[in-house]
Amino acid sequence: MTAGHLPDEVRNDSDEPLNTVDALVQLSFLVQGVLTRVAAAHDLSLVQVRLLGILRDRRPGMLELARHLGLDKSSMTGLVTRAEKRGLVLRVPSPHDGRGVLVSLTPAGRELAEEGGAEIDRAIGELAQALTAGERAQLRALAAKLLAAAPAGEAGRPPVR
Amino acid sequence: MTAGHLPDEVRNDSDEPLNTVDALVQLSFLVQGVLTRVAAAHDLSLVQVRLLGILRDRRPGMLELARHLGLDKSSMTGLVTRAEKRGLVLRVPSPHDGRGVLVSLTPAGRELAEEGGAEIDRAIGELAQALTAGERAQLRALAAKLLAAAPAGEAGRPPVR
DNA sequence: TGACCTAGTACGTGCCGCAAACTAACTTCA
DNA sequence: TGAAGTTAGTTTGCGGCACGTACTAGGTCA
Repeated sequence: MTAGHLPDEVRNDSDEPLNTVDALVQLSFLVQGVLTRVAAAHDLSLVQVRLLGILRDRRPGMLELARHLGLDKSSMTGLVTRAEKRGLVLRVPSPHDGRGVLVSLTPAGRELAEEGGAEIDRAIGELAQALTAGERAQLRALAAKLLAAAPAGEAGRPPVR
Repeated sequence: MTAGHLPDEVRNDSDEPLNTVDALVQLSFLVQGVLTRVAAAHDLSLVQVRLLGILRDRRPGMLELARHLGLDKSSMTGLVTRAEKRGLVLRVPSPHDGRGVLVSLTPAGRELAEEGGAEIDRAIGELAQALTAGERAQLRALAAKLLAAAPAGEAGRPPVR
């Protein structure tokens, strides 16, 4: 049942109505698709965009970063290393902890982060234009409720694999 | 602006209200997270789950499959090959086209597909339990509207990269 | 000091995704 | 019929992402 609950395509040309599960799943693919496209337009992966996004307001250590992204710390090394090679990010030794490293944006990284962030706002916002103001308010309320219900341990982190 | 619009965490302990963009983005991460966890519980990747899902009702060729998944055809080869090695999927020569290959589920693959599908229904459905029946109806309507608005060429496919 | 813990890196593995080059089979059309 | 072009799929090479294990170096605490 639930014919398309695995979104073989995020299309709208099917005439059968969505059930709730399909609605959530397909919507998530739609949004992720937009995000991925925006990232790709700047030659970034989605993870990298998220990395930059975090670094806009913070200057965390590797481990903290890994926690935020839901990654293993060993995965962080590679992620940061690649970003560093591209000149987006800098590793600076922690002043308080000889082992520690703080990751911070380079000017180029910051620029990309701002730009990317704005473009995501634009792209998703454009999508949201399909809704009336009232509907958008509904959507916010529903999302808030769902997010609040997410059992943190169960689904509290972004996808990892 | 939009402090957490790149969801460094899909959490709910922030007290600031969501804007619409955040709502969509964070919701998408939440759902993808659930999907990914379910997949991982069966030692599958999300793509593999989607593959199995498609094959439940179809027996497509490689290219058609690639189109459904939004992948390059060369990516399909690897995906199907891995699935085949795990005994989930079978390549059968197309009766109508000497070049063609039809991909179909093995019994084991079908079982996994049914199981996974059911578990996704369960997991996402459980999430949706946070909403009242009326809210779920709202959600379906909103999702349908958003999906219908997706310009097919713009965001019409699942994430690729 | 020694025993432990913590932050980060290195290494090997595997999946995913792309692009370019290739083979084999089908189609078209003169 | 046969040459030209198209289509289905594989192969190869590359890079990003994610993991687990093992390791180093720096802290902590008794």
